[in-house]
Amino acid sequence: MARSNKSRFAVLGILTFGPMSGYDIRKVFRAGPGHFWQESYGQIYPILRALESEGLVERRIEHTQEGRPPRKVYTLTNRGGQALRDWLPEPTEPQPPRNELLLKLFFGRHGGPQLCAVHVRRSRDALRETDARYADIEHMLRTHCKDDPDAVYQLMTLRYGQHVTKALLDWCEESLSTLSKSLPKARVPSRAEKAGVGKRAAGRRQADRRP
Amino acid sequence: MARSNKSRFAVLGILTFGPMSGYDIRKVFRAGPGHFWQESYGQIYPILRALESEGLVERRIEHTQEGRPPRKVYTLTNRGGQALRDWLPEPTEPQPPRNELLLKLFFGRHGGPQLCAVHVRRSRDALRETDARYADIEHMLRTHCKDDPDAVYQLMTLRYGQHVTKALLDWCEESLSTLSKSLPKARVPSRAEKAGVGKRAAGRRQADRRP
DNA sequence: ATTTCCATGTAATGAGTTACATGATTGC
DNA sequence: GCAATCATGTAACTCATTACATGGAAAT
Repeated sequence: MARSNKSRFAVLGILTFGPMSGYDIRKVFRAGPGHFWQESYGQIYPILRALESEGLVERRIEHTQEGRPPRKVYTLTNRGGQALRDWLPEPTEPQPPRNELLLKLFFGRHGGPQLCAVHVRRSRDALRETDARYADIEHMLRTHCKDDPDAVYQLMTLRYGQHVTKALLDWCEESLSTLSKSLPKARVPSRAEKAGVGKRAAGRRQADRRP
Repeated sequence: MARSNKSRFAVLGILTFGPMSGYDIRKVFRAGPGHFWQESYGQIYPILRALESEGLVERRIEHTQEGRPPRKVYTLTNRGGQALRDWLPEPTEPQPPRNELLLKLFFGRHGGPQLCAVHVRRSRDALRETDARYADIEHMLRTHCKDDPDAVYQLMTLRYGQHVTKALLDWCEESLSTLSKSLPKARVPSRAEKAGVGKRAAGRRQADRRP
């Protein structure tokens, strides 16, 4: 069976901020909950149709300029708001985690510590940027949006990201330190490189199975 | 276009631990990188076929007992090992994040602080269990698997999880504190409840759009 | 008695992204 | 002149889970 469709509620939720077009919704996703949730056009437009046919949103057509598609502005209906409030108390189901960085580090022996360090450093750089963006958003939420009753909640989701980011920056340092200590040894044998034989594979040893 | 298939390499990587059946591979996924990567049978079996047809793994059939399916044990070939090593240096592409908890908190005003607190507490409980499991794994890695050359790398991925878990536990406490402060006020108006009118939707106020 | 484990695999279903099509306007 | 923005939408495609089918043995 399918895991219940959360995208519907994400769209519904965005519409609590006010009437919007599908195009706008996508922009709000990027600007707001972008670090923990996003939707593409391929999702948004069909979902809006479905929501309208169920009476959860209402569509109004705005004829803007000739020669280009008319804006279709969607408004949350009372039933739509109720659907959102009905969904909110539902327990969250954890999404299956997939972390490519960790996957690569898990098999890191076959690339060696230096390569792992490259990945970790890249990750660290990205985290620093994220951290900076978070700081901007925090500033905005604490100053410009002080009156907004949503701000408290949005700040909470931001704090989540900030906590995680700080923790991961610590982890990066720790890992880089670990990796630098195991630098020369513990490298998986790669005779091919040394001999400069190009494509020939190096001898592969077989570890025994874990319990 | 498709984002390159990481599952293939996940399977390839597991096979560096030794020859295994598809069934085994799934078990190893659960026991090992389970907190950041998993694969289902529906992925594993077709992938093994594909890998075999590409010469990256070799299949050997073990006739165990009559009346039940024969074990098919897969072994990494040299080319398979090479494919893995070719993939390892590739930069990781970040997966689009999806966090249902944060999505609900983001729209938390419509459920109120008490409801948000319920979600956070649930999350905290789950994190504590995770933390405990991590401690077990850490103990195992530091004692029983000391000789294993993979242990260093696996420990790194574990530390990642531990850092995140600790950070999120902190965040939970912080958030619960915030929520308890905004307990009585800041509740979105819900006249329907008070009047006991059941399904009639409460008046919904329209916040203005965020930039 | 009933569940879990072993062990394979397929079919149905769904979630979600990306690329394309269209075409005027605004900014660099 | 070139790219981005506005604004809609669809079709093709990938990724992945889940349920089903089979059926004996061992564990609780």
